[in-house]
Amino acid sequence: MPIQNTDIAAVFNKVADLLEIQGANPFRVRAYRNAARTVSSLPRNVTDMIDSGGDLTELAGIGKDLAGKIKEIVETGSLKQLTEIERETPSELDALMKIAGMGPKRVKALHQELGVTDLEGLKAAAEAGEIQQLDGFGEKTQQTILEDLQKKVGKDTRIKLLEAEQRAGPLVANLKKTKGIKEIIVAGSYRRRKETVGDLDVLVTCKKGAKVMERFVGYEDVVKVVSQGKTRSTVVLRSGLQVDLRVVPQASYGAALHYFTGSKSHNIAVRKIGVKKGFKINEYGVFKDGERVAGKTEEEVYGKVGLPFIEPELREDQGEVEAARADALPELVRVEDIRGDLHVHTKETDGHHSLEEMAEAAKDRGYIYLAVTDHSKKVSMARGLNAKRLARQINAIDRLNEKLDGIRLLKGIELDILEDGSLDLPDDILKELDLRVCSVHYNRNLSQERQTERILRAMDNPYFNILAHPTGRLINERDPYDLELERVMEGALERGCYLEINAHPDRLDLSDRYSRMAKEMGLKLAVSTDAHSTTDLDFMRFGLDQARRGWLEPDDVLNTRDWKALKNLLKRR
DNA sequence: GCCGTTTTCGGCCCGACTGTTTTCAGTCG
Repeated sequence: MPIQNTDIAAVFNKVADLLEIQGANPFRVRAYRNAARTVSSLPRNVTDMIDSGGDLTELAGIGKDLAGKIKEIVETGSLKQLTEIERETPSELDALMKIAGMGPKRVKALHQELGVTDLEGLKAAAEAGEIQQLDGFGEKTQQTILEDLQKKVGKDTRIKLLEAEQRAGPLVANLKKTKGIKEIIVAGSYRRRKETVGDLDVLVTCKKGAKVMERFVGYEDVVKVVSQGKTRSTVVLRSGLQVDLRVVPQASYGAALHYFTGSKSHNIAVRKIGVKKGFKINEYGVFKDGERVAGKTEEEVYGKVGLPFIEPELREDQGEVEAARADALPELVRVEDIRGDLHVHTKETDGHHSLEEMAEAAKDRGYIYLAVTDHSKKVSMARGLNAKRLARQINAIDRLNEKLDGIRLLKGIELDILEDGSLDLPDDILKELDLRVCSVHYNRNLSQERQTERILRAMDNPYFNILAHPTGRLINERDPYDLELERVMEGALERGCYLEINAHPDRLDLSDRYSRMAKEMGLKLAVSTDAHSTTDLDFMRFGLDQARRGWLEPDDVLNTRDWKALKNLLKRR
């Protein structure tokens, strides 16, 4: 398999960690970290970019030197510089940096004073009580190290957005009971709607912070108070989720919200512009010559540095600041723009509700159409439909549509793409349908070439409309299958097919960056829930979160249109 | 190591909390 972007990022992050432990110039260290971030968030494989003669120095934070190093990694699979660094600083020391309270200075001390080279050595030294003897270390630090080592074993630290909502809800409701609270909001990657959340950043405005803090650390789910102060406290919940609470005065609300929403690199980009204009921006406001000149709202903060408001979903330092300066920010699609759902199941296969129940639920959500796309026969686990049963469902939908008012059921199917790229129902029944979504369920581990060809071949079928959950990944559970998505997208564009953003919070497939890649290629996407019950229809907003993170506007999303316009778009070229 | 409508050299975001200290370094976000 060719070198992947994450491989390159891993090498750069390792170089950064080890250089930092060696005490190298911190800005040089940051350059490697920035480069790792840039590379890992690229939608295209760097290997392909090099093959097609692309200039890597055009990427943010990649200069001549790092471009050369990327090339070296792609061509040789490794980096000489890293090997040299590892001669002086053991390779596994970077793992120590992930332990709570451990930074480069302490790792260096542990290595030099105690000869610790890896996590096992760290554990042994802690258990032997050697760590607390060192200058700058104490009993408490040694204890923290042991506890964290215990916890870290095989733990996935980022949780899915839906779980984050479920944990945040009751916590926020509880804090709200405190007297004197004005604003309370969960900021951080939660507010930016990232597909997974590492911790919760709760922001509160309040005259007296002490009462809120008291309630916060006393919350029934708290198992550990990591730190507690007047303006900031950190706790760990029973679930292992870390929560930070920050209290600021009302006049600083906008500045604090901006600050704690991040991302870090977005904030840095905005602050840099501020510095050029003579402002200092921190969580308390925008300051000029020590005087606060803005900070009550986020709009004010952006306004001071000459920028329009930037939606939280865009704040990743992926071009949004430049777009804001050029007054070229996208008008992001909103959940209210959605006119219908294009991928749902009924109890005819593995769903839980009838055609009528699904139709009514869709109508309740303000939709004007709902595509019924039950499984096809290959998916036997779900009692997939054969041609005969599908014909019966088509009849049932026709009859029901005569009765329904204000909502139209579209006749559809979720076809299985077989290993050879054929679809698992014959064309003469497919032609009776309004639309067909197609997906891979089996033979997930083909080579990239074969998997890509398989899907392109399926798209050659004139009844192929939308590729559902295009990469097949399940967040934190199952990796995507090996696929050259850019070719698939090009193939879809050529043939008049589309891809889906599957809104199910376990999938979110396409992801944000692939959605953005589609947008940049001019490929429209469907945002669909894959609902198996009436309540699943509410997953739509998670799909919209990712669509917005991918810079999508209403026109970029198929199902923002009425049925007539949608039908037109579905016509194959 | 990157980068440039003040700069190709000299900058590079900034404050809170903890633990180990006796005024602060290190870590974190």
